[in-house]
Formats: sequence, structure tokens, C-alpha cells
Amino acid sequence: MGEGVKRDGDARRERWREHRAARRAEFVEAALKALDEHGPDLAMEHVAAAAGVTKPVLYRHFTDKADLFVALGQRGTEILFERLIPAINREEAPVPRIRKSLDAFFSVIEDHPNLYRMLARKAFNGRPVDSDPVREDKEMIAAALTSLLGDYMRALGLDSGAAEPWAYSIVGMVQTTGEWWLDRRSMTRDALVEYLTTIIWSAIDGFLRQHDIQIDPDKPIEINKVVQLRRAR
Amino acid sequence: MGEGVKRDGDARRERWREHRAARRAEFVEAALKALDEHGPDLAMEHVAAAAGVTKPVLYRHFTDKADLFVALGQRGTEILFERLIPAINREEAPVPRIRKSLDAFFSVIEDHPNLYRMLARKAFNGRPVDSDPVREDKEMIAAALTSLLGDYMRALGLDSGAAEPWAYSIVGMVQTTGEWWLDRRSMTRDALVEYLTTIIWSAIDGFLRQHDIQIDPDKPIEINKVVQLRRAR
DNA sequence: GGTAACTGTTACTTCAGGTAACACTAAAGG
DNA sequence: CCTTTAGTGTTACCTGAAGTAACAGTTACC
Repeated sequence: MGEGVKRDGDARRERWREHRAARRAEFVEAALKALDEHGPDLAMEHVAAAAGVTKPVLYRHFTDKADLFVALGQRGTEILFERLIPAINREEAPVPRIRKSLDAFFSVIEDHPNLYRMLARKAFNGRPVDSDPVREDKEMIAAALTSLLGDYMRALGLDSGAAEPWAYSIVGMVQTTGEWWLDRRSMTRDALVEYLTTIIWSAIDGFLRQHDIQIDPDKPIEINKVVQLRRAR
Repeated sequence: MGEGVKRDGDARRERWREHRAARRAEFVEAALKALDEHGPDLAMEHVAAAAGVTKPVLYRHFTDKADLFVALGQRGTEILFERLIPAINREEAPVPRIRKSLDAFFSVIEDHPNLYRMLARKAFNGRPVDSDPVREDKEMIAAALTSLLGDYMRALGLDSGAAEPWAYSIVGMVQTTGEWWLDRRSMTRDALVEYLTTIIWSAIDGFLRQHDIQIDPDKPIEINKVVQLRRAR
């Protein structure tokens, strides 16, 4: 049939596709290096330089700064999830589970402060601020949390419509305290984690008590739910 | 005594100083207009145009984009506080007090969505992202809340060191849900306010119960504390 | 040995932020 | 009345980072 028209590709194509992906990843790593060196105001030229090439090469792999930014956001989410997911999915009592999740988060931003600052400040220094490329990642995180909370709420017979505001509240709270902490460092990570654990647990506990449910903070709960990630990367 | 050296100024100086302040305010209003027209990506040229002049005039009153940005941040805080302070200081039961404060906040950002977006995205589209000019304002808000919460905590004999993380948590939670709500509008303002009221009250209530304190959400509390604002504008 | 899919370069354009230089005006005060 | 002070305003430029054009290799499959 329609053979031979556009043959040959195939085997070759595949290899190149892999290669391109690897190259993009390489630039993302270069960007991380550049962030460490030049602070959170990332310039495309620096990224290219950190990768040992000049701008146009970089631009063959990323259509624009926003594109690189998105990739950095994804990488950031990946780094975060590597530590967060095991912590949040532990079969453990609620309070230690919260504590470990928070600690995972703060340890990640401690390790990559400039990346975090750059992503939190949606600011590229460049022109087209367009519409926030990190949004997608933040929404993914919030969505994961929404569904986790929603599962629990449904299991307990509560209004699961509240799950989304709860998720965004927690994300916002952690994000903002994160920025504040990085800039000030006015307390140790452990102390901060402890305070936030208390706040979050208080919120959950208070909420449940208002619905006449009591849960022991230090005993694993029976109906244990787990974060599902839909990563269609 | 040391008279006559640099006389004459004085009366004249004062008048000019007032004039300059008025002029700055005029540009801030122009910036608000420009925000409404061109969205949250504010260009200096547009601001100047909205004020009916060209850039250099604007630059005689603001050294810098950051300078204008700071002024916008202050104006924003002012607008916010106009509605927030009366709500938060009401002599009322805790829950309605929280509810009214939240409603004040969300009504403000509903009225000035682009201003809010611009301030929340610390992003200028321009070069010198420097260090966040809105930070000061956010910190002022957080500080006010810290001292309010601290007062209550001390009055109840609790660790007031937790006040600051609580304050940043609440600020962050409200800010992030604010951005999310503006972009999505997936629920009414009232519904969102109601959810957040519940979350915050749950947190407070849970926290207090853990210290064996119970407070009626619908009765004014005896030891009523109030926000002090140190506005040295 | 040709060609597809890259590697890389230097030298540009574009655009927003910011500045220089120049011309004018109102009013306080000798 | 005319100078000085502190403004009003303009057009034409500089700067620096984003992004592009045009051109010159290199590799490896078929």
C-alpha cells in the first residue's frame, strides 16, 4: 500500500526523539546550576553558558523562556514528589504523617532555595509574563491533595466540596511560610515543621470534632487513603 | 543665630512637597487605570500615557519601576485595610469576625483583580526583579496578624512563638486561595468565604482544645483584642 | 556518498526600562 | 522687574535581555 513514501524514518526517528529529550534534560540541569550561581534571576544566556553552548542552541530545544520555565517547574515537582510521596503515603498515624510530609517539603526547598524562589516568584525577568507557567504544577499538587482529602471526607461522610479549598489552603500556607522561612531563617526547620504540623492537625481535628468525629493523632487510621498521582509526563 | 544662611525656602518648600506627594498619588491612580485597561502586565509607558504625559515625567516622580510598584503595594494595602480593619476589629463572636474579615479581603480582590494579580505575581515584566518590593507590605499584614494572635495566645497562656507561623499560614492560605479563586471562579465568594471560615475556625478551635480550652464560636470573647496598625506612612 | 537531523557559531532585531538634553512656566522675593 | 527655584513637558537616545537569521560543520544510517 502506501509504502515507501516516507520510509526509513522509524528506527532513526526514535533514537533522535530520545536524544532530544536527553538534551532538554541536560539544559534543565544547566539551568539549575545557573540558578545556584547567579541567583533566582535566570538569564537565558547564563543557562546556555552553563550548558557550554550559546543561546541559539538552547532555543532549538526550548521555544522560549516560558518553555524552559515550565520544564523547570516540572523538574521541581519531580524533585519534590520524590521525597513527598513516600512521606505522605506512609502507613502511619495522622500527625507523624503530616510532620514527615512537611519536613520533606522544607528539606527540598532548603536544598534548592533558588529554584524554589524562582518558581514561587513567578517572575521571569523577561518580557512575556503571559500566564503563569508554574500554575499547572501548583494545580497538580493541589489536585493530588484535593483528591486525598476528598477521599477521606467521603469516607467519613462529610461534604467533599470543601476538599479543594482545604487543599489550596494547605498549599498556600506551606508555600508562603516556605518563602518567609527561606528569607529569614528565624527558626530551625524542625521548629517550623512542628508549628505547621500543629496548625494543620488542629485544623483537621477541629473540623472533625465539629462533626462529632474524633481521631487519635497518634494511631494509624483504619481507612487509609493514599495519594494517586496521575503523571502523564 | 544661624539665621539667613539658607532662608526663604521653608514656606515654599512645604508647598512643593505636598505637590509632589499629590503628583505621585496621581500616577498611582493612573497605574490603577492602566492595570484595568491592559491587564496585570503593567508597562511604564502605559502608566505615563494614562496620566496624560510621557515617560520621563513619570520617572521624575518614581526613580524606578520598583518604586512605582512599592507605591502600588502601599495603595493596595491601604485599600485592603480600609475594609479589613473594621471587619477584623468588630466586637463580635470569633466566627462572624473571621467570616467578615475574609469577606472583606475577597471583596477587595474582586474589585481590583488586576492589581491583586500584579502584586501576587511579584512579576514585573521588567528587568530588575531585585528583591521583592511587595514583601514589605505582606510582612506588615503578617506582622499585624502576628501581634493580634500573639496577644490572644499570651492572654490564654499559650506559646506565643507560634503566632508568627500562624500568621504566615493564614496569610498564605488566603492569598493562594485568592489567586485560585480569581482565576477560576468555580464557586461564589460566599461559598469560598464559608469554607475558609470553617477551616480557620477549625484550626483555632482544634488548637485550643488541645490545650483544654473551649471557646464558643458564636459568643464574643471576653478578653477582646484588636489590631494595632503602626502606619508610619 | 548523500541526506536527515542534528551540532554549533556570530551577528542581528525587538522591545521595555531608563536617561540626556533641551525648551518652557509659575511664583517667591530681592 | 527680573532672577532663582522647582517644577512642567518634549523628542531622541542608550541598554540589556529575549529571541532570530543565516551560515558552517558533523554524524550515522541506508
